[in-house]
Amino acid sequence: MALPSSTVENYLKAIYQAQAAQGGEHRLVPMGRLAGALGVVPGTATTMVKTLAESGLVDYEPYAGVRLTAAGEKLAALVLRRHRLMELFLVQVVGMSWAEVHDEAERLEHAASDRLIERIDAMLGRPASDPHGDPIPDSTGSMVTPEYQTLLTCPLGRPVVLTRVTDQDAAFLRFLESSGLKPGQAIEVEARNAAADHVVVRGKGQRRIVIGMRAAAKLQVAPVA
Amino acid sequence: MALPSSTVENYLKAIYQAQAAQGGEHRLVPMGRLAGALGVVPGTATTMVKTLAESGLVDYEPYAGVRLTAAGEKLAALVLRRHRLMELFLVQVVGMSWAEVHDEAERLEHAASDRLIERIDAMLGRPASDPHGDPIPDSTGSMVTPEYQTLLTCPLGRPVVLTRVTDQDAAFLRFLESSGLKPGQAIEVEARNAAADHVVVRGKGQRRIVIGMRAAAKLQVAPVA
DNA sequence: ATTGAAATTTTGATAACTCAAAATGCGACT
DNA sequence: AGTCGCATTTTGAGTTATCAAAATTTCAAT
Repeated sequence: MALPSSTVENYLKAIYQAQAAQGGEHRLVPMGRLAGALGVVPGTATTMVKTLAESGLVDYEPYAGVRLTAAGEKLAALVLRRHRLMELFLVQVVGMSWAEVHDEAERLEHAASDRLIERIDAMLGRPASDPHGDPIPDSTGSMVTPEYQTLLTCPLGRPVVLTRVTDQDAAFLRFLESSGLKPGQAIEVEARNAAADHVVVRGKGQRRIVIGMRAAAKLQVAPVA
Repeated sequence: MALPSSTVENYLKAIYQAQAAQGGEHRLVPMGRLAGALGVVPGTATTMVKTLAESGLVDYEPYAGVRLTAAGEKLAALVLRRHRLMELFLVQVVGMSWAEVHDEAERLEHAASDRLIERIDAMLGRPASDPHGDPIPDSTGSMVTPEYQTLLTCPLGRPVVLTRVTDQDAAFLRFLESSGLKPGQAIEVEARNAAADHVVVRGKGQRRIVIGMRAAAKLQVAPVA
């Protein structure tokens, strides 16, 4: 089989992430959602998915949706690996900002050879997660995805560590950075107010920050050991 | 004007390099040569060059050949800049070998943003040349190309410095590396023998190396100050 | 059961890039 | 000048990926 075009890689990645976002590994991703994630019209997604199905990378059920096969999932995980290692590399070695590496990695992930990715992985000490806290698959495509609580579900008034941010929007990331809310930061949820739709957080040794619940749901935390 | 596709970038780069190889800045590059450099059939090159001409990036004279306009030359120089900075970065920062960075950079040069290239340029201290000694254009696309002598033309028995290698072939580069012949190396041409088609070189503090004249022509040197 | 709205698929075009092979032009050599 | 050979261009077709808009299917609500 020929190497997948970057379009194919992007479809697989989008399906992978949509499946993950839907929770169920086995649930079908509807075409509309996929098309939206990729910024194409639904008809385009349908056409493309049919050819992916012919290549054995996805299972496609007309009018129902699409799901990765084992082969597709492995390929998708390797794309994710390239993306996440590249992001971490750009932050740690090149010194780019957290907020700007996503788009850069989005393009570089299709151009980097396995050899380069391996060098980067070694150089960074086989890291387990990228700057957003997203887990990095190993070179076989397997990945452990720890289940974390969010600022909405974690216990109040207890010290926790910010571990993962599930949104790549540059403006959001810049806000978090300026608020001192980056993965690794020790924080504590002081209060939640459903009526006000807000959550009050305080980073260790930092000032108090109030964020909306929508945003709070995107910040994952782990209890301190 | 929309940003050029990587195909367009590759055509411009190939024309630039063919023009440089032909010496004359103003001489036309024949289609056959261009097609060969790009690995496409001549008809494809003709078609593509005509669209480049419509974009004002090249001057095209049917049956005669093609030449970059000022606009095309600037774009080509910026592609070369990305390529060469990327190569140097891969060698100096990522620790890849001299011989393997060319192909890698060939792909990354189309994916790297101006921002990333600027970071890399700053990080490397605004270098003047890449690992092969090829000059790196500045961000406006201008570049100084010093004229060097080659192992075929430099004085015998005088200390010189290897400054540039005008061949990217990986096997050739690996040979040079294993012989200690990398840019920066102080060397001396001990003898030339036209009948034997060979040149005898000795790197400072290294053993004697005998290479063919074809290869010797690809090694450029500068007198030591 | 029927129907209506929404999602999905199909159809017909388009753009960018490519090849194979036929047609053409150009220059060198008698 | 004529013609031969080679480089170049043209022609016709294919691939990949896309969109717009028409046709179809599904599902939920009557």
